[in-house]
Amino acid sequence: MTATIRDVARRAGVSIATVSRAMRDPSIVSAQTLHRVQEAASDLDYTPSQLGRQLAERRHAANGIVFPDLSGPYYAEVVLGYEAVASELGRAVLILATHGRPAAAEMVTRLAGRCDGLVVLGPTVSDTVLLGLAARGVPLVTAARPPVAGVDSVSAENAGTARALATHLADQGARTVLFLGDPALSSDVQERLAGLEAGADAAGIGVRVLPVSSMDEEGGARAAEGLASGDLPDAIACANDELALGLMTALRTRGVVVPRDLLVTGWDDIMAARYAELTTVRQPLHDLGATAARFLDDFIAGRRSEPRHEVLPTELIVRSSSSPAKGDNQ
Amino acid sequence: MTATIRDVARRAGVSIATVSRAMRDPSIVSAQTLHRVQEAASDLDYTPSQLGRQLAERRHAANGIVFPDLSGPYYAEVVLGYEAVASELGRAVLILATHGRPAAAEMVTRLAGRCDGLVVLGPTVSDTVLLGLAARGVPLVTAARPPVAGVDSVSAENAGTARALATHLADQGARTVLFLGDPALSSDVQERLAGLEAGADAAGIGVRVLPVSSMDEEGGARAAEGLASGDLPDAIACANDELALGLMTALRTRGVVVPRDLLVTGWDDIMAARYAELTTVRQPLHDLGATAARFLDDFIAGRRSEPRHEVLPTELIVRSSSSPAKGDNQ
DNA sequence: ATGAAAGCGCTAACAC
DNA sequence: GTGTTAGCGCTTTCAT
Repeated sequence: MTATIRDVARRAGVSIATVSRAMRDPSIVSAQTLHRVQEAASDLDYTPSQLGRQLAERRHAANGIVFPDLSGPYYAEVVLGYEAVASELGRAVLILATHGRPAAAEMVTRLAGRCDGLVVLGPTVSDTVLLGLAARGVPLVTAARPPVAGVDSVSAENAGTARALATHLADQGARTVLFLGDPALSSDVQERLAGLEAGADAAGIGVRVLPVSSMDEEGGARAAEGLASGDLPDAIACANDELALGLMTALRTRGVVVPRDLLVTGWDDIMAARYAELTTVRQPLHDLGATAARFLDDFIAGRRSEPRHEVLPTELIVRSSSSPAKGDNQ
Repeated sequence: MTATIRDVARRAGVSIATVSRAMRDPSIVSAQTLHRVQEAASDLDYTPSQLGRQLAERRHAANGIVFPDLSGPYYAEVVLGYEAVASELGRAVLILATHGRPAAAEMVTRLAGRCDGLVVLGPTVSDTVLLGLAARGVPLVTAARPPVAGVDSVSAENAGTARALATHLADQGARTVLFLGDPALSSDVQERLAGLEAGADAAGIGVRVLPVSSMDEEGGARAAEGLASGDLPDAIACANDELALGLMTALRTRGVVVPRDLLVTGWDDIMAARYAELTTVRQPLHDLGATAARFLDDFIAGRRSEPRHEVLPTELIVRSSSSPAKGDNQ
């Protein structure tokens, strides 16, 4: 069907070794033969089989990335940052979305067999699975999830900025803050809550927690229904933007006016947050992926000593959903 | 380093052929040997090398998908739909973002060497490259780009809904419509413009075209600067949502009130469009990717006869940016 | 039911 | 500078 190295060798009247050499380093064969090989190769429309090459070199020249989902801008942006660096390093990128499927562990293990290393994002598979892979010698980097012993990790700062957020809310006059989100769902949420509580403590205000079923607009909307109209907190700090947006929309339907009656904040700074005038926290998503890709490459190339754990800075973005003074008051 | 089929065979006291059989179809070896092989395999923590397997079977069990970018929800959602189906079919997914790089053609060719088939989205590589791949026997499906001779394609309906959009704008009282976007940039944009013109013609209103430098918020903002305050059209139909959002924001800064002074529409129905109350057109992005994945699989499995060209329906979503009657009038 | 052996398409010693 | 020859780890006839 498709031409192999042997076909080219025959046609050029040389050995397969010479073809191999000519293809991978033109400077180590004579100009004469180089020409003949190139001619033969282009005549036959020859492309070296990556499979043959990979098996012989015993490497895949490919890296994998595992994430829960790609809906919502969050992981998409991280994956993009990852792809940019990985492809620059000459490695193909394999993706795997787990979608919370129970078979995730097996899928990740299969994926690991197809690449030289793996980046694992967020709540996808258990630490046990990762430790198993690491034990088998699979180069690993985690991102946006709690560090695993001995495995490089990259994440975005949570507690500090959450603390600043609490301070900001207190400055705006809030005395009671409700945190919307389930700390059990992810370590990111946990850290955000912890930071918020620390900041609230310092400002002498209280924090209550309201868990949600899902971290999307629907989860926010459902939470809104559950709130007693007579007893609203001064502010609601949501675990992410989608919750906040769903919440605000549902509250508006009930006649609650943000920020006059109630302050609302999110987390992530997705595009829609700008148009909804939502106060939130911006994360360097692209960088998260890019840094993970570099860590992984360092590991694969054997350029690292101790496991690294990098925490990228985040930034509080104040908009009118939490800042009546400067905001609109529609 | 890691155990091979030979290690397992030795340990189980059988031949490598038997190990291979036991691994891929337990029912064709005796219960006795099956047990011994499984024991040995788990003792050695053996996982069959996908590379060895792939080379022997001469297939990759992987498909590729090529797209311009993943920022913005558009391609991310398509890729996700693709991944869902592909991974269900037991195939790994390789991604490649071209970012308008000149080396795109070569990158795609390399990618083609690593998988059993390819889906190519949008403005990434020229038709020439695709024809070359098709000639080499690479199974191909295009999506969100004009069909190439002999290659399956999937896309979203443009002209019909664009026509409906023109009718809607005319119904709202618009007499002059400006189309914001560069038809030269993609066939999608071209078709949207053509449909809009057809609809405008039928309604007896005029359409002008204003090309943009880029199809994002910045492009929209720049376009806003270029508009003469005194001579605004009645409506601006943008080639996508990001343009429309950037345009509206910039116009608001100049004191132009949407929709009172001017109607604005987008295309795509991204999340931010809802919060900006933007009239737009919704596309079945997830389906686009899923359908492409199925077409590709059919092709690879040899289940197709003639090339197929599927066009998925789209839907006009009217919000207050183009509908003063029912909308807000902030 | 199992084993021996010939590939799959390439790279990399090792000769010459 | 080039050819010969082993592999890389698996699947798959073909015997037995």
